[in-house]
Formats: sequence, C-alpha cells, structure tokens
Amino acid sequence: MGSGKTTSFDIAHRAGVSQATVSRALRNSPLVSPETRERIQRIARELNYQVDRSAAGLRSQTSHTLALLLFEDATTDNSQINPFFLSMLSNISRAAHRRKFDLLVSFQQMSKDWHYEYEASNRADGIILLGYGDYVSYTDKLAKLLSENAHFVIWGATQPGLETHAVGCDNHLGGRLATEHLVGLGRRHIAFLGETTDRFPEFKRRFEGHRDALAEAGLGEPELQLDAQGPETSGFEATRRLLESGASFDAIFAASDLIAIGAIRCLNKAGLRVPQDVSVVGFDDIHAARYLSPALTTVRQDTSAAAEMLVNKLLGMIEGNSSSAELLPPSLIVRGSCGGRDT
Amino acid sequence: MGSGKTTSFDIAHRAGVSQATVSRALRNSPLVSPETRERIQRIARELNYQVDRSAAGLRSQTSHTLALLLFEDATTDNSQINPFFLSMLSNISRAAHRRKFDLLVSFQQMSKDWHYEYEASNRADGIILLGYGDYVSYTDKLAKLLSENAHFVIWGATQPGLETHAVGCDNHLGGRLATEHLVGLGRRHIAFLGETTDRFPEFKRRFEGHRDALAEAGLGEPELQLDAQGPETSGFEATRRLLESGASFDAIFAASDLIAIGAIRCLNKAGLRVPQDVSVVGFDDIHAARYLSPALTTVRQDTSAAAEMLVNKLLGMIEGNSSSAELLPPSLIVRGSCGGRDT
DNA sequence: CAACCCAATGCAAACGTATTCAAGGCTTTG
DNA sequence: CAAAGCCTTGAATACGTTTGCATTGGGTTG
Repeated sequence: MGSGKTTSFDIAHRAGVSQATVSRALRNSPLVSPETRERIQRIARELNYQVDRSAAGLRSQTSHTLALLLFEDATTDNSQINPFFLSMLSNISRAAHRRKFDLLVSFQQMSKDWHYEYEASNRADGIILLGYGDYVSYTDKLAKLLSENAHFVIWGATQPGLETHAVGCDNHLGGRLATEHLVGLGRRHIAFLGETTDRFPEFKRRFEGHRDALAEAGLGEPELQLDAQGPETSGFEATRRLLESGASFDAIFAASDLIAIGAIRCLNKAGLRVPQDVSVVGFDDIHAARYLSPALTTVRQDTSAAAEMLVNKLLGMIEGNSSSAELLPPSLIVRGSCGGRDT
Repeated sequence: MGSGKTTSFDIAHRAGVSQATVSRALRNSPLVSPETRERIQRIARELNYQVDRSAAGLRSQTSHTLALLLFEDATTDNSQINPFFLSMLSNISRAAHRRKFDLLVSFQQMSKDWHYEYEASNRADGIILLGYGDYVSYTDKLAKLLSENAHFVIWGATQPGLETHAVGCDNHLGGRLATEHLVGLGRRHIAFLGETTDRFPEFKRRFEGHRDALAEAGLGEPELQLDAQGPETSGFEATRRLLESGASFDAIFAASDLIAIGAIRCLNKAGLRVPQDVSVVGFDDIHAARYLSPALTTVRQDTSAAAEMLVNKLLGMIEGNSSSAELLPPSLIVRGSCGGRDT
C-alpha cells in the first residue's frame, strides 16, 4: 500500500491468510470456509480491490471476454452501418454482461485478416460474427476457423458445415408472413426487392418463403424480383428499375427495411402513394421503421432473443458443449404501409 | 508446434535467437538489427503467431484497450438506446482501431458502481463516457474518477472541474442556428422542448442559444418551454401539454431528434400539419431524421469528428499530456420539416 | 486407541511477455 | 596497440494471478 496497486497479497496480509486463499475466496471456491470467505471479501471491498484481468487471464488462459465483429459493406465508404445491427450490438452487450463477460467490439472489413486474431492472442474466448453480406467472400475464413475449432457463432442463414455455429431467424417463415399479409389484403402483383443469390442466403430464404406463400395462395410463380443488397440507395435504384420496366405491381416486399425505405422514397418521387397505390412491407423492424409515414409494416427479428441465443451458444461452445442450429421465429408487425390499417 | 500454442520462445528457437530479441523485434525496437528483425517477423507471420495480450498486459501493466461506457436511461426499461449514441459508438470503434486500440463496450445503468472498475482491473487504459442524461446523479462518481487521476473523457457539456476531460459540441451555437433558421422563415412563437435544468446541461445550453438568438432578433424572451428528457414519448407528452395549454405557437425547437419525432407524431394526431402549421427542428441528426416525412431539419453533431477527438484526447491523457476542453461546431441540416424547402 | 478421512489452508510453480542489466564483438580514436 | 564507445544480443527477473500438491488439525470409524 502506498507504493503500488492493491494486490491479492495485500488482502492476504490484512486477512492473515495466504494469497492462495484470497484467490479462492474471491472466486467463491467451496474450498474456503464461509467465515474466511466473508472476511476476505469484506476486506477486498473495503480496499476497492479489483482482480487484475491480465494476470488472471494469463494464468487461466481465458479472457472472460467475447469479441463482436461487425462486417461493414466495403462498397459503402460512408460509415453508416445498418441500424439493425446496432440494435443487435446493444442487446449482445447486455447479454454478455448478464453472463459476466466483457464485450470487445470491432468493425471490420470483410476482406481483412480478422480470423485467428482474437482467440490466439487471448483477447477473447469467442467471437460473434455479424453482418448481412457477401458470405461467399469469406467462406474460406470461416472454414479456417472451423478447422481450428475456434469458438465462434455467426448470425444469419445456416450454411452447410456451419449448422452448429449459426443462429438466425426463420427467414423462410418471415418471407411467408410478409407475403401472406399482402395477399390477404388483396394484393396480387408483388415485387420482391433483394438479391436472391447464394451470396445473400438470408435474402434468398426470404424470397423462397415469398415464393411458397404465393404458390399456396394459388398465385403461381413470383413475377417480379429485382436485386438490391444493403443500403437504402439500392432499394431506391431497384424501384426505379422496376418502374422503368413498365411492369404493373401493387405491392413491394423488400428484403430489408433499408431497402423498403429506399423503395418508398422512389415511389413517392414517382407520384405513387403508399399504401393506396402500392403496399410496402419490409424486414428487420429497425428503429426508423415506426417513424416513416406511413409507418412501415415489417417482419420483426427479435434482436433481444437473438442476442441472448448467440451469447448462450457461444458460451456453451466455450464450455465444451455442442449444440444445433437455432432458428428464431420472426413476427409480422403491421403498421400503415400496406393499407388495411392506419397509423 | 505439437503441444501448446506458439509462443515467443518457439519463434526464438526457430530464429536462433533469444526470446528477448523476439519480443523486441516484434515491437520494432531499434535495438535489434534490421536483418534479424525481418527474419523474426517473417517467422512469426509464417506461424500465425499472435502476442498473448494477457501476458503482455501483465508485464507492461497496460491493456491497449479502451472502454466505452454507454449510460442508459434507467427510467426506460425497454432497451432502446438513443440512435445518436449508436452512431457515436461505431465511430469511436473505428477511431480506436485506427490507433490500434481495442474497444470494450458496456451499457451501464448510471446508478451502478461502474467507476474504478476498469482501470484498476487492467481491462482498459482509459474510459469514454457517453450518454445524455442526468449528470447530477453521477457527479460524485466523476469526482472520484477525477481524484484518482483516472484516464477518462466524457461526451457532453463541460462542467466545472471537467474542462480537461470533456468533449462536446457547441450546444449554444447549435441552439442559435436552429432558432435563427426558424426566425428567418418568419416563425415568431417558438416552443422549446427539453428540460433546461442543470441535470441536462446540454439541453440547457441549447436553450440558452435559443434564447440569445431570439433576443438578437428582437423577439424578447422565450415564451414557451416544456420539459422533455430523452425518449420520443417525452416529446409526445410535452407537445400534448403544449397543445392543452392553449398557447399559440408556429414552431417547435426540440432539444433532440427523438423529442422532435415524438412532437411531430403528436402534432399530426392533433391534425396539425408540419411544416405548414408548425415548423419543427430537431437536434443530433440521427439516422431516422432523413426518413421522416417531412424529413427533419436538425442540427447535426459530427459524430465522426467527435469520436476522433474523444479518442485522441483520451490517448493523449494516457500518454501523459493534458489538454483543454474541445468544442465541436454543429451544423444546420435543412430538410423539409420547417418549410421553405421540400423533401 | 490407532488408523483414516475430510475440510481448510499454505507452498510453490506455472502462465508468456517486456525490460533491466550485463556482456560480447566490432569499430573508432588517440 | 590499447582504451573507449557503440551496436546487438542474451540471461534473468517481475508482472499478479490460478491451481496442483502437500500439510495440518480435528473428527470419525473399527
């Protein structure tokens, strides 16, 4: 005291026990008697003692920290990230803290060498990967993580080989919900806005749900599909192309809320009214969705449950349990952008 | 090789040098000759060697990590955090990474004992505090941090004693910009929505800027001010009270975008049109601001510059430099919610 | 009463790095 | 040619914990 920081030795000295006992007492080890444990913890509290995480981490080879990697679209140079992921982020942070884990957050370019950076350096015990995006461009890195038995979970659509590492919402069901809603409102010519290649497996599943719902309603195959990836500008562009094509349509199912927002702007600019002329439904339920006018009907992904599940799965993996892929049920949030109700 | 993880000893062995030299070479120490440095770094790369952060941190008593603490309003039990701060978060993450620092993110209740948790435990070399909110309720904790010479910076209005730790936008100027814009459009009866007590010093400054702009325009003292704190519901409520009061007004200056959003909803519900009947200007320029209809005219805080400045200041502090309070200039973003232009 | 067991504690050895100090070789200088 | 200086390297230690193993003392059992 006086000189350096308080260590477990200081506490041991005050309590008249060995440093080993202090370490055990603070970790609530059953090896130490209740009385001494109490005494030691009291002294530690009085001295505002904090376990040195570096030392503890070095000795135990564990960091009690999770790393969250958010992939940003390399194509958009502005630093806008999809609000949906920010919502995930805050919920993941809370979930991690509930389990007494720290959370390291990092925004990454997918192209960078982010793999094996975290676990090998003992900075994190596990990694959470987040980001819509071009999965194909980093499957090799995922494969490397897999082969190294790295602890990681990924949000999104499951892929072959990733079953035990993935958590996602039931995109197929989400696609059905949206489409069934539109069909129920009498819409018959629904355009799907979103890329449906394997590069965007989540969008692809949503499209498949859309297709199946159409089929079940006896409306045949989807007529209109236009590519759009992430930012709202892609939604705007897709809608412009849709209008230029001259195809007639009475509804738009956008693969994400941002795409939907871009679509609505384009429709308005073209003099079309939402929902009177065109119904629009989105996907994600981002914060801004309820503030549009009309407010956006959308398929909500429960970010709170998703975060909880990602963290649970990852911690289970760290503890050595294996688990299966988890699919979360999405829910349809009806607002004003489809008609049939006003907000 | 074979047994455990690769350590600096393994590299030393392969390179035919001592572990000390490896450590130096990897940190680009000028003590080691260019040739051996090259050789060692090459071998390290080949083995995918990563310095163990726990060991390095323990030895050097430094973590190369910053902690970001986001304070959430304890009153709102839903986990919605102001989007403005999420924008700050992502920019701070980028700024930290640019300086090769990791970022630990934690959402905290202001009431919790978050002080002295991070530095003492060697988890972070410095702390960034973020959150609109009831400053008064944690001034004692800030005082404790100050007295301990903790490394921390805080976003928001400077307070006595915190000058060297604060980074904020020029809220007074922001208040002026908003009000001058409204006055320039011919508005004369402007209601200010936001609490102006010392508990919310940032809102208070904005109000003072508002007041001064009115005075300079020869419009006398502010007539209408209603309390609102954070979430959009508070803006809705404040507007309801405003309408019930029967006071006549032709503009609203909301102390934050969320408050503005709540205000607009309330106005619409009451059958008032924005901007024809009432002009509305907000503060922050959150993501959703541009998607409202009409899009929200607002005072933008440059979160990218703010993040850069926060990180710079904090790192300077860690390195032992002192600095002065920094004030960032806000800028008025004109959109459709005040009239005089359409979007 | 001896033999044993269990609960509670202490001793000491890691964990992998950064850094101080000493030493080696090689060049320069008087 | 000796002394001094510089550049490069190595040996050894410390950072503060966690944990395997040994130790103690009291209680239990045959």
